[in-house]
Amino acid sequence: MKPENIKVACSNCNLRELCMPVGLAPGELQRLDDLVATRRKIKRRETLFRNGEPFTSLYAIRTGVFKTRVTSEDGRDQVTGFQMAGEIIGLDGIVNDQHTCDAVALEDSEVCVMPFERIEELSREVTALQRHVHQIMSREIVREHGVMLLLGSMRAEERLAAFLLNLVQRLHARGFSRSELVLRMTREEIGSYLGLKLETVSRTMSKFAADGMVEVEQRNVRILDPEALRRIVNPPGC
Amino acid sequence: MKPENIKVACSNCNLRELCMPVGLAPGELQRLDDLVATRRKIKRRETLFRNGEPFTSLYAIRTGVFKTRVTSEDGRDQVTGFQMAGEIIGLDGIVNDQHTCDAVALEDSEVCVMPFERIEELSREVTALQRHVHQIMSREIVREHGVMLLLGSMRAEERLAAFLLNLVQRLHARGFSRSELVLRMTREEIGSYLGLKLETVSRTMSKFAADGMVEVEQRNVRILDPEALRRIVNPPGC
DNA sequence: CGCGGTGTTGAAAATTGTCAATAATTGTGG
DNA sequence: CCACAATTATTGACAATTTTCAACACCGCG
Repeated sequence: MKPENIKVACSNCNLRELCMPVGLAPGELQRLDDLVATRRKIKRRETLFRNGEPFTSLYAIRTGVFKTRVTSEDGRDQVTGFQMAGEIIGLDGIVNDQHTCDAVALEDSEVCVMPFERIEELSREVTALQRHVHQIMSREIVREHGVMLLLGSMRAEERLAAFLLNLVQRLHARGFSRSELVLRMTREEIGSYLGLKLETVSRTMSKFAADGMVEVEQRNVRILDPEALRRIVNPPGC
Repeated sequence: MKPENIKVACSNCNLRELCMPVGLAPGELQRLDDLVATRRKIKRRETLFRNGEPFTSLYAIRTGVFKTRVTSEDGRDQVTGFQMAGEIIGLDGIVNDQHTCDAVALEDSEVCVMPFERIEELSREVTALQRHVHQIMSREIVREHGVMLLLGSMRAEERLAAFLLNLVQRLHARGFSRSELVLRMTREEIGSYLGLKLETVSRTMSKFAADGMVEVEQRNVRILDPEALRRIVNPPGC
């Protein structure tokens, strides 16, 4: 699998607002193009990087969806997130110069490879980029706080409702429907992310369907009553 | 409570290895002193910052212990971490220029206030500092992955065992005993962090004591059999 | 010395997990 | 293109874990 060597340009990427939403002077914008060394295509089920591999680059997702997962010493694993177009993965590798999780493509995907050395170099000169890198990392920390809240204090229904709402919101921000979504991950992967067994995910999904809140047909989900889902996440008495 | 205006120096701080372990040229080391604008003392139960407050600075803990917690819209809260000397808090505020969690002192504490603008400025010039800031943020992301694994896939005993081992390990790195520790947090706070009710924490602690793995006397804990605790975290069959 | 916050323990209830059977879907190779 | 195997999803019955509710003990502090 040799990575393909296609030169690309951030300056006219249509994901710019998602991936590098910095207010840049025209000259600076062109310098950003230097960040992306290559693009790389990852087939479904293949990994972009794996736990233990040396860290060299951050990756901006151009197309497709990934999951990231950590594995404990005794082999249990935990999905730590699902990432889609415009999102940045690989931040875990910075601290020890090697990755501490796996990034697996859930469908055929393509990423921009941004060598971290180059990012650091350029962000010393382009203040807006420096700020942006800090924001991306901080955003990830805040996102994970939210996951900890979900895992630590929510019940199965609340977790799944929050998950569906989050997913459809992010898809909508990318131009997809506000109410229909196609799950790119299995029930087991959803369960791993939410700290539930796949059977619990399946049952809870069925319950939502029985209550008329969603329509579920395998991986196709239609949100019929988003308000009801929101009420589940944030119970009424408050 | 006006913050006290004491000028301080990183260059001769005995926490340097914990808080700013960068290999710096002598000249650069002195410039680091400019990072710390002031120190600030926080009394037990008081907050260093709160959700919603404008973000201005990162804080390096000099003495004491903090907890950070997030609160959901409906008022549930989740402890996201316990931080001690040498650790950096406030990273959550970078992304939206305001804090998204509370930092509460669990005992009388003191922090170094490092205005983030100054950090960004200086890390444009001092490469080692830039790298270090990135590492601190990445380390926090990796730590949170571990918490997600704990919350998502471990049972009560495993969570508490992992918690105790982590705590005593960090204390030992700071020169305290390898086996004795004083919990600065309540059972409820431990429970919130571990996604358990306080009764479950108490019961599990009692069980560990009954099994001879620890000696518990209120907040004083002595680890009698660290290997047994490790076996609980990482079950044998692997 | 008593009070409020904290911690422990028991019994019952609720939630989620486990195991198992079956169905539906997808991928693969003939 | 079809058929078969493998994966994924659903559902039921039961078990395990954790929570809830309640009572009581302990501790530190005014």
